Amino acid sequence: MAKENQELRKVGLKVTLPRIKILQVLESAAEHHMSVEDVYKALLDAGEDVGIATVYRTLTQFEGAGLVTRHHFDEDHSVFELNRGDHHDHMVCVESGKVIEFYSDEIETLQKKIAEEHEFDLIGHTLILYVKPKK
Amino acid sequence: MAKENQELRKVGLKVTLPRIKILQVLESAAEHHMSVEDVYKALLDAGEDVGIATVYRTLTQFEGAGLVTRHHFDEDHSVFELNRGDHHDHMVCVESGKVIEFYSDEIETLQKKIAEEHEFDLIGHTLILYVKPKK
DNA sequence: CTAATTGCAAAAGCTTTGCAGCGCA
DNA sequence: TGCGCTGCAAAGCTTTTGCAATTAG
Repeated sequence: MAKENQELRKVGLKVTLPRIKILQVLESAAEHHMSVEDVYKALLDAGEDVGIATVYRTLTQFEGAGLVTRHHFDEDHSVFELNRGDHHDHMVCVESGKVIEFYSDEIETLQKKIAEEHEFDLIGHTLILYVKPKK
Repeated sequence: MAKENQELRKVGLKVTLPRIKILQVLESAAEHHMSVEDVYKALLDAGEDVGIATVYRTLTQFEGAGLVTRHHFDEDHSVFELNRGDHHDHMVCVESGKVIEFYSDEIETLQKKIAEEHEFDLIGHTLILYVKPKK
């Protein structure tokens, strides 16, 4: 599978086994959002012998390279999500912990408008809806 | 000043000197958003002799009691803001670190609508706009 | 008086870093 | 071959916790 190699080369990172493996974990994960622990355990489960320090370093590098995005759904752990080229925000169910992705053009537009009204350019944003199932 | 005493009693917390002092710091601070360190230093500067553990415990209790709200503008430190009864979101200038509060009825409404469309009730949300000054 | 609260210091995470050895280009 | 990368273990940070002394009601 040369796909990972290309992705790494494209962002100027050396193609190494740990990096390829971490990319593969993120690409094939059932859950798009994984913590460092999640990734680390997935690697161990797959029989890979990487240190958790490498997972930390690698995910941080991937973030810097724009390969992944870091989220903070709860105040502790970061979770990482592979960038698939589409922007979206998140809805987190407070009961099940399930994460749902959504996108609202209207909200995006309003955010930009609000920033402009204050004489600012919008660089980025964090929007998380905390929800629970309707009864 | 009995105002703090009442606020504490109202939420069922014993009225103690550290709690009163911490409330006063939050009420009189120039900046609405303070980290544990900020509060701790303000207390020391005021000549108060409290342990930082107490500041952590107290702010967490205040949060549980609804007296303050905890925010995570950057991924490290929490910052706390005294609840003054109005809901608002935040805009953070990535250059100066300045925090601006804003409120958009339209965004609030859209959020609720989006949650509903997914068969959820909206419990809360986090919205932070990262901005920089227009050139 | 009794239970809650506090301060100190130790413990507990999670994350980062130093360094020697290993691996990619 | 040379520089970057990795693993390990140690160090760092922020936050939490145990406990004896103190304080509020």
